[in-house]
Amino acid sequence: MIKLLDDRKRRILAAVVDMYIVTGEPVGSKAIASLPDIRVSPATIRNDMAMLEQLGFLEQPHTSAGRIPTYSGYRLYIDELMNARTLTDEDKKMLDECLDVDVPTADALIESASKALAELTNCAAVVKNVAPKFSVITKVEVIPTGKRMYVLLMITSSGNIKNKVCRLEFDLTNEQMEFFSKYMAENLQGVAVDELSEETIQKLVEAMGAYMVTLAPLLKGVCELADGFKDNEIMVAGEKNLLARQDINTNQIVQFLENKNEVVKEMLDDSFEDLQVVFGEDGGFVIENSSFIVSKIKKDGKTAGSLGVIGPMRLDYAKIIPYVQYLTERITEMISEEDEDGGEAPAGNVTPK
Amino acid sequence: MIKLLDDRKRRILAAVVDMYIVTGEPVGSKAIASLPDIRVSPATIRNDMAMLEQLGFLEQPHTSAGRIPTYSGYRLYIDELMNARTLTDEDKKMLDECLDVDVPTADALIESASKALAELTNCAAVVKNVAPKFSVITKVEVIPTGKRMYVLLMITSSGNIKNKVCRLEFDLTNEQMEFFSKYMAENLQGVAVDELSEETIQKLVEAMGAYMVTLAPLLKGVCELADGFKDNEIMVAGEKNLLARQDINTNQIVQFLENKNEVVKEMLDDSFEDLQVVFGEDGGFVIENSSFIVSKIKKDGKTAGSLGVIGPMRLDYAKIIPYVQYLTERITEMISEEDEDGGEAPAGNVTPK
DNA sequence: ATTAGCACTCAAATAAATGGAGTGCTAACA
DNA sequence: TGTTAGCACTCCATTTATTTGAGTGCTAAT
Repeated sequence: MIKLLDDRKRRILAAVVDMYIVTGEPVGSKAIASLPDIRVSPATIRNDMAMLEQLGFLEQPHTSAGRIPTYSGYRLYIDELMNARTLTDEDKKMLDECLDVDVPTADALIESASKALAELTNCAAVVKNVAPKFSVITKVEVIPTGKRMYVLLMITSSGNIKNKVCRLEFDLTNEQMEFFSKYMAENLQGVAVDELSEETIQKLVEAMGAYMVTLAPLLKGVCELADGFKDNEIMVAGEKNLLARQDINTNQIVQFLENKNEVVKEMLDDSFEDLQVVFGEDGGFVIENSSFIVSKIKKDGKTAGSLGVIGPMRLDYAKIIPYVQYLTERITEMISEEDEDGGEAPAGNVTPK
Repeated sequence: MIKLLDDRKRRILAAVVDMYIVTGEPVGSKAIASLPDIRVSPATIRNDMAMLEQLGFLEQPHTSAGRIPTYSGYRLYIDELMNARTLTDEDKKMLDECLDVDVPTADALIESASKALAELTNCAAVVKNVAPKFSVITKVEVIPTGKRMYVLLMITSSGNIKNKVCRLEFDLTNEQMEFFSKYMAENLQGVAVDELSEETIQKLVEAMGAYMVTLAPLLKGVCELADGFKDNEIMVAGEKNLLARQDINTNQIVQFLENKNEVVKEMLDDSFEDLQVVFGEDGGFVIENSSFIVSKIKKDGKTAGSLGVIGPMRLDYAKIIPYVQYLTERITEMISEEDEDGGEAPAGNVTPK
């Protein structure tokens, strides 16, 4: 089989991308020729570059400028050409330290990872949290806090907590509250957060009998809380690193941050194995000239969350990709370790009464 | 007493500021002369403007440009010259609608106000919330959620809730949890959030006797939660409105947002009556070329929180100041109404057991 | 005290000139 | 056939001149 690109052309393309990532300036034939592992003259390189341009891997901002990589150029570079850094023991140690082992929940763990990653790469880091896929409701409680004011509380087995203040029309009697607590314990405890649909709740409401009218607003609150858990939350750290760059449009960043949930979800729905690099081409991903490295966090073989970096196109992929990869692997390990160690959340009612 | 500025000079200064706020361009004598209430020639205006410049109220970007207001110019304008808009009934109705009456807590109320204000003014809105000054602890609870995992929950009379996940060294026995609940109820229920000092907690720890070793980590958690309530939180809405403007430095905005707690606190500590306008001069307030309108929300005659707008220097003060003023007044009213209506939070233990 | 008139200033916009990095092509070479 | 030196050419970026016009300050007249 004849290779589309011979070895020299590949080396040249790699060199162009490497240099462009560092300098941000179009790269000319002379600069390439001065590299030690390229032993041909600028003229030869020019010929090859013209070819690479024809094939769509490079482009010229204008006639008398050097070349810069196209999206396909970057793609080929990432997939085949770059030599990804092998992490040294120090690298690994440093990354391990970023994962705060003392943190109590998986969500907090990946959040700490994202902050570290943002710092480390000087980019924005994005995480989609793990919780909803693997957690069940442990507890639903209603607590009075004032006249006609009640706090509704929902806790899941993954240690996540959400609450909501409800103002009711009437004060609840002790009997009513007791009923509600019991009712919730019987019907929701152990239910997977994923499975809590509108209909489930609707059925519960209907089955409440005499209490229906009084307690319906509370159930509506429960429903909202559950919804809150179902939306897997996208969190972004280090937005300022993006805002500080002037090769990325501020408005597009702001817009992205406002719609991060939808945008990121869309990108993550794409089927890909473990790690993927998405470019901010026109279309799906709205930040022009940006690049998004995402990696999947797994649990029991299923995708549980993701961790990624958003930065400019000219990112130090050779360094950052291994970083993301390693962090993801470690988190994946830590999450399953936790399971071996702790087992499931207690299923019965373990509250002190 | 001889006025420093005669009436005409005051009118001219007001006109310059008015026009500059609208156009953002230096204002020349001709433009002023064309106004209906100025009945002198450009030459006269030039003389007056030269005088206003000497007095430090105006300045010229360069010799052959019009004048723009200095900080003192703005100050005089705001304090004496501008004619603040009187709110029409429609204005008031519109603003009233911004205050979501259905919202259960005072904090949520001012938060909704801030969002509306940001939208309305196309600036960033800042609020310092009310809670800590006037709330007492209603409830501290510990809830098991997994092996050696416990959720610590604290609720205040203002309806604010905070929680924290603790991982302990050992599982608690039912007896221990019961003790802890009782102990908390006896010692912390009804305590003002403000008064919860390190020492209070320290004393509690010491008085725990046999349980001390086991439960100390939980108490540490309680302490952290209380701290969380004590810091009055600064919330900013509409940051994007600032980021979108290119007359304000992006980095300074980001820096401000990162340190908002300290910066804003410093500004609010200043003694002022009800409403204050602070300029982003070098020194305290870090965003150059910006202006901060703050107003105090009161309760029982004491300052309870604040509401404000951060925007560029050239802000429509005549409109926005009345807005802020009105919203603050309404919130102040609503907060005290709430008290008449609801009274204090129930003091005893009202949880269904 | 006010104003018309005029010379003057200076930023911003437009145009012209220069320099240089980088290319493509051609012809010579191994 | 693949590689390379040489050269003409292109085009951006930078500098330098030129023009324009808004706005001023000053003076002398009202």
